[in-house]
Amino acid sequence: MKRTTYAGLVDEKYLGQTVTLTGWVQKRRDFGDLIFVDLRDREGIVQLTFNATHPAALAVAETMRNEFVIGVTGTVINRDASQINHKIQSGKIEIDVTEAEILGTSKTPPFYIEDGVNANEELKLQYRYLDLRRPEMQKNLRIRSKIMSSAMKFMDENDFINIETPILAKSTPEGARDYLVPSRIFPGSFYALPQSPQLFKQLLMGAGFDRYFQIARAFRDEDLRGDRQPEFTQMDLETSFMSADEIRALVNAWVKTMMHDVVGFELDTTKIQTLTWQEAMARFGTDKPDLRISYELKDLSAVVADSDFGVFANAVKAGGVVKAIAVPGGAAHYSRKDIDKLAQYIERFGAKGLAWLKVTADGVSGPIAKFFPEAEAILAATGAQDGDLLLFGAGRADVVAATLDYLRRQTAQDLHLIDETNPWAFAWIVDWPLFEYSEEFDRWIAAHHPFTMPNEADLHYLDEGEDPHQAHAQSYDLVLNGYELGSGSIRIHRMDVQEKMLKALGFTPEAAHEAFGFLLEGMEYGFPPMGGIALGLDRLAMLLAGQDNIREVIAFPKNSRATEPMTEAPTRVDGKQLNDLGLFVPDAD
RNA sequence: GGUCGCAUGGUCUAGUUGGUUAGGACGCCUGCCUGUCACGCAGGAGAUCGCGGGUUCGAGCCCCGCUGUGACCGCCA
Repeated sequence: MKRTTYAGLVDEKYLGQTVTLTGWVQKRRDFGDLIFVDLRDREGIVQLTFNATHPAALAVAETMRNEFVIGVTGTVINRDASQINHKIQSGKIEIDVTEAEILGTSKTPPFYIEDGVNANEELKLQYRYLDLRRPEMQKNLRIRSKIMSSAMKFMDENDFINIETPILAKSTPEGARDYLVPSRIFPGSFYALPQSPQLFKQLLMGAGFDRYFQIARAFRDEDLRGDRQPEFTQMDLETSFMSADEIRALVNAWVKTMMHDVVGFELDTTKIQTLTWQEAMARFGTDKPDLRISYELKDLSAVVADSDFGVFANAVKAGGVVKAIAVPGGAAHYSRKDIDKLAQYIERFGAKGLAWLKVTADGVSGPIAKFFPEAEAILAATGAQDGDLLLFGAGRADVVAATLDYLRRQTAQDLHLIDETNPWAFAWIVDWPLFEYSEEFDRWIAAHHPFTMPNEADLHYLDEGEDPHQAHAQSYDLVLNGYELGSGSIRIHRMDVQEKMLKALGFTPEAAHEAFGFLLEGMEYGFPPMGGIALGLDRLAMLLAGQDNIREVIAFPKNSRATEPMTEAPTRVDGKQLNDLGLFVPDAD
């Protein structure tokens, strides 16, 4: 029995033809001497009919159950007008089956295979191969596949060379926690899985390949989120002799092609905004703003510094800020109880409470309205209109930013204020701080990574006695709809600058040599100016597939505790394996 | 590491102030049915209420601990 086409592709064009189809039983509807079976394959569903004209086939159909794998041969026939099913592509026709065969039986599945299935995540991951049968999951993984093809094609056409880099690599300090792989030959020594191919791609530029790209797997042993998995896929590229502007233009060109290829969207790259990091933080409270939301953070520190409302005045006095968003039409939508809920949520960002005002035709109302009898200054500064809800953040700048960023996104979602006419709001965030202060390590650490080129004018901040915090970097992030899609920079290609950078990070020359000696040495042999970017392919696929969790575009993802319920990885290993590796685990078998 | 949720037949869930024969829907099994596509009809099976402890005459329900799981904060160069 040889398949002639996909079940989901059979339509009116096949009328009168004999077809052979294979697939899974989606549903059987049994009327005794008439049985309907919905046959599903990767392309969709078609209805099979079995009747007493072909008793052998009918007898087989009687034994069919959900998720049995079957093969059938039959004639494509028209349905009466009254029997057309508009819900499926093949709804105008059906297959009058003459021969049927069961190719594989199935136990009753633990959950019904359909979109919108309401089984819990753990169960779906445990039976991932069943969950993946759902049309939505099939669609998601095909979108991902298309993104990859698009990248391969574009990069090839633009003379990029696809080069693989090691998965068994060297642990380097800075950055995320490494996944380690013990060496059998050198007991006590470990490979690290790469957090990114960063150093290798820089060395490839040193080797003269000029344009490298790779669809690369990267590994970071940190806690998971809806948009973070311990292993993820990057569209990684690096170029020589290109400026940051040129690299962004190149990425824009790929994004435009990719959006066309994958979702048929014609992206106008001239409309992609470029914001400095500082501007993004000031206007949106985040380094990955969702530009589909029109309202922004407004700084009221000066306006309320001398107000009678102690919370605001004291926040400013203590060196903090007071900012607000004006949620259009929010006054009617949010009850006091709703606002209390928001207030409770933002405690996790360190906010002590949530001050709010409802804007009315003749001023403002709410518990703190009495402190602002003349609200004109606030209304003017925020641009708030009658019916708006003003939500305030007061205190440390970072807390206010995190709070109002969250409130901006949440209120936009609640009130459907996300601009549908601009479905794909790409943005570049540029001019990042070169360093950030780590409270954990009590020192300055690289904001991006230790190989990021400072702005030329800022180079002196790396010198002894200067404040590294002042330095900004030639780095850039690509943001889409509030998600960081990718991060890149111009790299340091000069030994002297790299040494200064490492020194500013607190490396002694010896420590620097031990960690990155191969790179530092390479720089002494004629390294070109270089820069690149890595784009998170999983997040991109998630957004293009309209999903809100990265798991939905990864065939076999980990759950939120970094385990994989289907294989149960990670698992314990036996003592012999540990022995071979020279490892001792205290309570091992 | 922390915070907040959740855990009841295969699945999704209801379960009042602590006293129920632990209810429903879907699924499953048997039978009937020639136009269904959420097929229908009749019947049936299926639950240590996540685990352990406590309070109580009595716990699915209250308390404590644990486990699993989800979201978030920290973390993610």
